[in-house]
Amino acid sequence: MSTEYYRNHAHLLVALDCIIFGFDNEGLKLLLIKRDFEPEKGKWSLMGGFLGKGESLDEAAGRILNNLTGLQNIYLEQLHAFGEVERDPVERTISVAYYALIDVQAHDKELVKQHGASWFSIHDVPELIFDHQAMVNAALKRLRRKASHQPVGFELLPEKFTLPELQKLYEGIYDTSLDKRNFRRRILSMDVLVKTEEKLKKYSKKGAYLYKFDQKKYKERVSNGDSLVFKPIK
Amino acid sequence: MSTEYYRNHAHLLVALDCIIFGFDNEGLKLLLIKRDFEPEKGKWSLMGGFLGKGESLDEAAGRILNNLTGLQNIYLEQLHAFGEVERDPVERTISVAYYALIDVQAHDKELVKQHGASWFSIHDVPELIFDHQAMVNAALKRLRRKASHQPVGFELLPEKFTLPELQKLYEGIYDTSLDKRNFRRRILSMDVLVKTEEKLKKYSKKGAYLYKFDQKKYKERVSNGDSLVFKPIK
DNA sequence: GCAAAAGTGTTAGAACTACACCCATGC
DNA sequence: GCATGGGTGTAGTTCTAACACTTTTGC
Repeated sequence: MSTEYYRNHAHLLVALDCIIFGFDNEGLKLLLIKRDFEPEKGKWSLMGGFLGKGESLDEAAGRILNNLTGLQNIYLEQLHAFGEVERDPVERTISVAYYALIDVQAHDKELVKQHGASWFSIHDVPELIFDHQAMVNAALKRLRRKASHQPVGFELLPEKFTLPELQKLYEGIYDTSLDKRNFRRRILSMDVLVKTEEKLKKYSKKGAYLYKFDQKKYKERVSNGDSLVFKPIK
Repeated sequence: MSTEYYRNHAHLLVALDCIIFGFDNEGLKLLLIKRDFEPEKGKWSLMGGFLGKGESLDEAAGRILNNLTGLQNIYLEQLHAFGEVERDPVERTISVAYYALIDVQAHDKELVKQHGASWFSIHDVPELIFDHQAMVNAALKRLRRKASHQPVGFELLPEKFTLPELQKLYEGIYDTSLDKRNFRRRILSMDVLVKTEEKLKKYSKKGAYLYKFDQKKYKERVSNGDSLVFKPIK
């Protein structure tokens, strides 16, 4: 009886697509692959695949990303479910999009390259298949909004980072430049970053202190209803 | 060839669930129905149903809400796709949740009642089926966040409303009380509300001016990157 | 010793909070 | 004429934005 009710409805494919933003000291990038099956074989595409029977949406997104790029243990956040009837020309498919932000350097660039994936500047994205451009636009919008409320969404940050790096990242996300002193004051006044004793000398002789995100403090702050607003400023 | 690739993947049910928040001058409410099929028949549930072949997710959500409550032309916003493997005990189903905020009075209360739907205070929600409580929690969180950036998300507002009504709504959403003068100043300083000449005398003898949302100005504001932050204040 | 990036304070203007009284109307 | 909710202003404080020089180090 109950089962019948369920059976009378359409069963369809559920896809997952991953939008991976990367940052390095040159700006915001987007990871794409050449699609290796029809239709649109050979065109640039987000990392996508289909949901399997025994996995949740979150799990499937992680698996697909790993299969296609070798990337592992990436924090993926759900963006939106895309469900226009004609979005996939082969067969009715709904796609749940996920996005992430990663440090380009901190992940094995070779591995990613071996999988046929490439980084593109966010200002220079090639034509994408299906509705993938709309997905990227939505993800960028979301990333910006998220960055204005937390230090970029701590789940999206590497474990340790310097303030100049973080500033470059913000400048990439908002496509603007920021005042160093004001940036520091504001980001530190959120009081969720912890200074370590280590310095990173990658970008300068002097070196910049590495900071960690204080997850415990952050969660306290949020459960107290604090807002942690960070508006992009000139 | 391509079609085969598609066929080798699981096809499954896609459900939609609608979280309808209502406001009147007593606070925030939630609309629920008694589920009329197994499993969990007779328990309280969100308005849910399955995606049909020829309709987009957005369309299906609207149709389902209309079928179950008689409500029409409600602006539904997508919340999140819920996809845990065991979330529906009968069969693997993913559910895309939508939410809306409506004026309880402005919609036909009788019609809704005839459909077996009831309003519950947000402080007094009965036990819900499946993962519906998690959906409600997520929707409330989202509504609060949204309200802090726009006058509640203009799509969710009725066409005309008074400032005292809007204030009551905010107080319901944030479950707090606000200073009348500060509230007015802040909401008006966003400069997206337009005063009309009409007064609403429903709640007082003097009557309060009705305002409209200025969609054009709002879009300009957003595309200029303005942030329109509204922090809840004591 | 110099080039290159990291780090640090101050001040003027804007925004925020707290707070109390008059207004218009229907009865 | 009075009860009820609608509407208005100000002052003290906090936050924001604009701005320039010193420090450290590798070469």
